[in-house]
This record gives sequence, C-alpha cells and structure tokens, in this order.
Amino acid sequence: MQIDYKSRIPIYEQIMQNVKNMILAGVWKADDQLPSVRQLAQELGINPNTIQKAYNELEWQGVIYSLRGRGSFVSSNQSELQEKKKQQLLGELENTLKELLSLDISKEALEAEIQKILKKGSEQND
Amino acid sequence: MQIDYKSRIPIYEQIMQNVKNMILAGVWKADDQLPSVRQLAQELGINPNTIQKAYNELEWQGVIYSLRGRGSFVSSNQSELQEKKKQQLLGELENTLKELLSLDISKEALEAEIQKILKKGSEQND
Amino acid sequence: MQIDYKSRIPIYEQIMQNVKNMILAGVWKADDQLPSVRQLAQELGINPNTIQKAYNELEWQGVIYSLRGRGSFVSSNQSELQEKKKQQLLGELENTLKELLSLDISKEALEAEIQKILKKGSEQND
Amino acid sequence: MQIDYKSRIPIYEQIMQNVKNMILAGVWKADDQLPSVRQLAQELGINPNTIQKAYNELEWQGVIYSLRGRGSFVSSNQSELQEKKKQQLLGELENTLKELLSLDISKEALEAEIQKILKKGSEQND
DNA sequence: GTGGTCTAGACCACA
DNA sequence: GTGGTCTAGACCACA
Repeated sequence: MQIDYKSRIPIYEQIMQNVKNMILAGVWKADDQLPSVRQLAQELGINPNTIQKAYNELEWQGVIYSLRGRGSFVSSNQSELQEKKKQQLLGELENTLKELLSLDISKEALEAEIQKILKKGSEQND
Repeated sequence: MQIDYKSRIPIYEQIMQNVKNMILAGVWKADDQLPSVRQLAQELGINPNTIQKAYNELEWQGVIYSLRGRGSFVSSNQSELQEKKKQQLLGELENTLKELLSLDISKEALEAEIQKILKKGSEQND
Repeated sequence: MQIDYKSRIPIYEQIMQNVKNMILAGVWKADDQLPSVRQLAQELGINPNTIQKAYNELEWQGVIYSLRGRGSFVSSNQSELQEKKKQQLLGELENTLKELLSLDISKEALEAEIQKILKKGSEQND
Repeated sequence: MQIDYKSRIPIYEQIMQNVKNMILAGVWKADDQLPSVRQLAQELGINPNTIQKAYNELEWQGVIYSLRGRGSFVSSNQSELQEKKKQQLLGELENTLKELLSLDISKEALEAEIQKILKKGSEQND
C-alpha cells in the first residue's frame, strides 16, 4: 500500500482508495479480513486513528464491515462497487471529452488521441 | 458566474476556473478588463479576500495582469492557456481511460461509449 | 439459535436474548438443561468465553442456575421473567408512541397503524 | 443540549440525536447555521474532535452540510428526515407489539394499555 | 488482540 | 473564526 505524504489528498482518503483498488483488482475478496487497524498503522508508520477514520468511512460506504473484537472484512457487494466506479469513470470521461470538444480540437484529432491511448493500454496487456 | 458553495473545490479555485472558461470561450479577450475585486465580491456575496486570492493566482499563472489603480486585464497569451488546458485534459483522459480498461470493460464496449458521447456532443453543436 | 455477527448488539447479549426467548416461548422449561458452554460454542463457531459470559449474566439475572460439574439449567421463576419482559416492552411501547405523537402524526392515523399491525399479528395466529 | 455522560450511548451519538431532534422540532430550520464545532465543544465541556465526529456523521447522513471556513448548516431535506424517523418508529412499534402479543397478553389488554398511553400524551398537549 | 471512543493539542486551508 | 486532518496516548467492551 502506497501513501504519498506530500499529496494534497488526505492520508485517510488515500487509504480508502488503496483498499478499494485492492478489492476491485480482486486481491481482496468478499469476507476476506483486512489488516487490523493497529497492524496497518504500524506498517505504514501512521497513527491508528487515521486508519480508523478510513475504515469507518469505508464501512459507511458499504465497502467493508467490521466485527467488534474480531476485525474488519470486505463486504460482499463487490459488483456494486465495480458498477459505481464504472459509472463514475464514464461520467468523468464524458466531462473531459466535452471540455476538449469545446476547445479547438477537431473530433478527428480527438479520436486519434483516444486511439493512441487505447493502443498503449493494450500493449501493456499483451 | 456560477459558484457552488457546497462543492469540495475551494471557492477561489472555482472563480479561477470560471475566469479561465470565459477567456477560453472567447467571451473575454486579450486586454479586456475583468470585473473589479469589490464588484465581483458584492455580486457573488463573497469575501473580497477570496476574489483577491483568485486574481492573485491567475496573475501568477500569467492568465491575467493587473495595473495598480486601474484594474485587472486579460493577458494576451490565450493560445498558451488553451494549450495548457488541452494538455491537462488529455492527461485526465488518459488516466480515466486506463482506469476503465483496468476494470472489466472490453475495449469494444469502451469505444462504443466514447462514440455515444462524441455524437451527443456534435448534435449540440449542429 | 440465530446470531447476527454484523449486528451492533454484542454476541453475548444476543445469546442471552435467544435463551430468554426459548424460555418465554416454552421451548425450554423449568429445570431443563441448557446446552453446555462448549457444545454451544462449537455449534455457533463462537469463542467459549463469549458463551460463558452470556450464561454468567443470565445466572446473575436469575434466569438460569448452574450446578458445578453438572451444567446449566432453567430457573423456575419463569413468570417473573415474563413479567419483567412485559414491563420492559410496555416501557418501550410508551416511548415509541410518545415519539410518534411528537412528530406530525395525528392520533387517528397512529391508531389506524396500530390496528393494522394488530390485525396482521392475529392473522398469523389463526 | 443535554448530554448524559453516564450513558452507554457514545457522546457523539447523543449529539447527533440532539441535533436531529432540534431539526425535527422545527427549532433549527433549513440553512440555519449550527453552533460551531469549537463553540459547542466549549459549551458542553467536550473535546472538539468529538463534536467534529458527530457533525461529520450527520453530514454523511445528509442531515447537515458544512462549508469550509464558514460553518455547518441544516440541510434542506427536513421532510425526508421526518419521514425516515417515522418509518423507523413504526418499525419499532410493530416489533414491540408483536413481541407483546407473543407473550400472554390478550389483544384487549394490550389495546387498553395503548389507550392509556395515548390519553396521557394528549393530556400533556391540552 | 480487535475495533471503538475520547481527550489534548497542533497545524492547515479557507473565508 | 471555521471546518478538516493528524498525532500521541489512554481506556473500554468484546472475542
């Protein structure tokens, strides 16, 4: 788990993002136990309260659940998480494309850029 | 000028965005005078310090320049602004597309989504 | 015996509730033997300490009694248990009704709701 | 605002309840400003972090919203809050009544109890 | 050991 | 002044 201490994004939000990514990537699956608050705190050299805050918010969002005295675990609605993330990203995509079109970029040039990006992505996967 | 007070984005950054958009859209052109700090502050019901901060940062970025006692004016390097904005948006585009590909979306489905968005955009422009 | 591990109510309290309900429902009668701590712990996949804590509290409340080396048994003061439970429920009823009245609900609408609930209950019993 | 320090209910939850009640009672209306974190903390003799936690959760629940550098304010969806509360209370009512019926109480005796409570409530309002 | 609550106190961005 | 973040450290219930 990577934390960028110089980032403007609060540490607890970075932790939340990291946890979500682990789940989205399939590394952590439904009902898997997360590292304990204290353990993760020590591993990252961060105050336990900060981890606690991240876990709390994740619980609020339904991404994880915690059992007192037992630990924190991945919720079972992973597909929901994935769907939400997808919708959010498509929304961002739409906004970015619209802004680009409102600049002086022709649709053809834009499509060319998109193809370049998509190709780059596929090379990594090959 | 629209300000979303409930947004997480600081008001002064929203003002900066708004000013840039006015310039990019061609509403404000090189050497045009911007509304004065006090006028804009009153119009938006915002603390003048906040407007001042936005104007200061815009001057720092070279988007506007100010003449003591005269007011603030649009810089003449609009094309540079446009180019920066374009590069920034293309960067965002790349990030979003990469994240989408790392999900379970096929490249074909993704391209279909893109075409849908591009079509919607062009209809508005016709 | 049903335990909701995700509930905010401690497991040991849930066990206590379950035991009381078994007695109130007449499934377990005076001087009947309860499942042993170890047996119940294994059956529910729970730490024996947790069962022990529940049984201890139940003994403290006079609901059960235990004979060293023999096991735990239902006390004979069932009617007392029932009376306590009734008083507690009537107290809750009063609180809930008062809170509802303090909202914008008319007394008539509230009585209609009550009748609906009471009817539903009686249908199940017919 | 009353806090019961001896209660098992966490202080921050008591604060949340109090705020909700003030809103439900119509004392605090949409877009009214709440006491600031520091002010309330001093008034109650409680650590500001605890107030912050309460306000944070209320914001998560959509009951209030906060503007950085300005303060915390009542959300405008009061009717939603009221509706939620009502549904929750009716749910509790149903559970309590069902439990009472499952005891040895006759429906007639139960209705008599209910009438007694409702009358008491109306006397207070007369 | 594990999560949850709370205090004391510091520092930051923003208005 | 106002909310937001973070640390250090303590204590609690629960398993």
